[in-house]
Amino acid sequence: MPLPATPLSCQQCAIRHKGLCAELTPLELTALNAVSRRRTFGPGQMVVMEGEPDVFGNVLSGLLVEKKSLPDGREQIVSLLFPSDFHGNPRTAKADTTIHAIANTELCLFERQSFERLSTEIPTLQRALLDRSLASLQHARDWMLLLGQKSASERVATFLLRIAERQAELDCHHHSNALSDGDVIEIPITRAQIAAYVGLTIETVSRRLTALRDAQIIDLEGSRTVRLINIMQLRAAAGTPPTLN
Amino acid sequence: MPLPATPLSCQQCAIRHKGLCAELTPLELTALNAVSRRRTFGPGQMVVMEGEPDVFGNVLSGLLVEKKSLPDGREQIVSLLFPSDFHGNPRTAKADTTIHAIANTELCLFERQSFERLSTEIPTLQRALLDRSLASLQHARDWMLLLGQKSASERVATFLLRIAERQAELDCHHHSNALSDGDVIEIPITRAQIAAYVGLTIETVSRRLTALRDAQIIDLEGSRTVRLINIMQLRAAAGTPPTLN
DNA sequence: CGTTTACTTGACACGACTCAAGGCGGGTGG
DNA sequence: CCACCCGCCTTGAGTCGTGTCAAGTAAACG
Repeated sequence: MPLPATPLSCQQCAIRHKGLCAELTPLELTALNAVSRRRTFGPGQMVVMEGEPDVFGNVLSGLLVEKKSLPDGREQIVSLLFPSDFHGNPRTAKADTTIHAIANTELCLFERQSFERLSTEIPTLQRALLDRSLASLQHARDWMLLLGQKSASERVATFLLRIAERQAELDCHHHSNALSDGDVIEIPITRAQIAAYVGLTIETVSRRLTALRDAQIIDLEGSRTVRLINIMQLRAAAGTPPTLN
Repeated sequence: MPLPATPLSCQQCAIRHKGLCAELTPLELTALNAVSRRRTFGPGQMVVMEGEPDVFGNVLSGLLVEKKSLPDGREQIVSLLFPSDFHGNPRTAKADTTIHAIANTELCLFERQSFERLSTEIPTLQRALLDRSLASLQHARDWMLLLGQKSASERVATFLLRIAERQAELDCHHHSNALSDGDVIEIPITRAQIAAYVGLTIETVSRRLTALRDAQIIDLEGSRTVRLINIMQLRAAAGTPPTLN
């Protein structure tokens, strides 16, 4: 009688210990793995479109942006999806956001019917899903505070801190995930995307970044590379709260 | 051997067929009811405060506003909680929003430990919770689009439509819940709260409302009462998407 | 009644947007 | 290898929408 073994593809999975799957037993993982498939997307490629049939799963590597649009073309980015993030809605047929790949991105997607069945059989899975959607909700609300109340400088500073924190999380091989002065971060998106994320124009984002540089709070080493010179001041410039802990 | 009967207090519950509980069997409902308590709050009273121990449950009657704040006092309302809405986070100890009662409000609150246990035993409950949090997430993202991209007029128009739709839902005794020209809606909150919800100032909200009146799109019959004269134009003024269906 | 709170309206200021030009960098083809 | 091109980004000048400040009105309350 064989011991339940973790599926090979899961053992080798980059997000084995961070994704939804981290919380499952080998047996459960085997069942889930059986209804998953991997797909890769290149930069700029669309993963799902608002109003079209939804697709859901984990991000294994790369980066996705999730956005909502107005009929006249204005767009708001509502989320950046990093490795180990879950995307899409298993409980609804139509996507309510459009998702694009920014970099080469590998996804672990689930088959809807089977996933639905498994999630009723595996309480842990359902609970993990709930935890993730509540975390997304918290992020969305933090961002509502930003979009509704913060000034341009505060938005840009908050954005930088958020990226820095996400990247510190990802690079936690040597699990000291706290930010410290001098850290260098790589901005994974264009100015236009930053603008669509923080609700400003490209030009304003650019100007606020140079203002932060002039104030000796950050350093711009190439347009995508930022050195955090004074994190305390950066937090102050951000208006503090979002993920202050 | 007695048939499992719906608890009396649930039978009489105003949101019996709309809340979380609507999806449960009488047996499950009995178990859930056993770990619930009712509490009422008067206008202006605080229900929970950001950072303090969270409390969660259903709104039975009245109205709550849920908001996030910046250290300097700026506030963003992230949600209005109508009867049958679920509030709070069963999966986390500390609240991440502050909740106030706007009107006399009755809540059906659950005891954390017991609820957690029940939700692992009753998949339906867990699933209902997931559905609700995903719906909240959708709303939050619609609102991010509003806060990040829409003009003042669009925000105010969108707000009116949202209130109208919520109220049509509530008054669906004669389940024709579609909006129609001439409908009168009651704005349940002050101008200051509208402003904090749509990310504007009181004055701008006031001005955009009178502009909508001058454009013959709405009529203001007292500051809290609005007659929708031309819903098509109101939708156009709102930039359409949020709950366009 | 008088007082308070909520709302509206006006005049003005300022922050972010718009429009436009110019620089930087990476890729392609001559 | 250099010249060119094309996105991406920065910077500037001017406009416009929304915020700010300040009255003034209307409605709610004791």
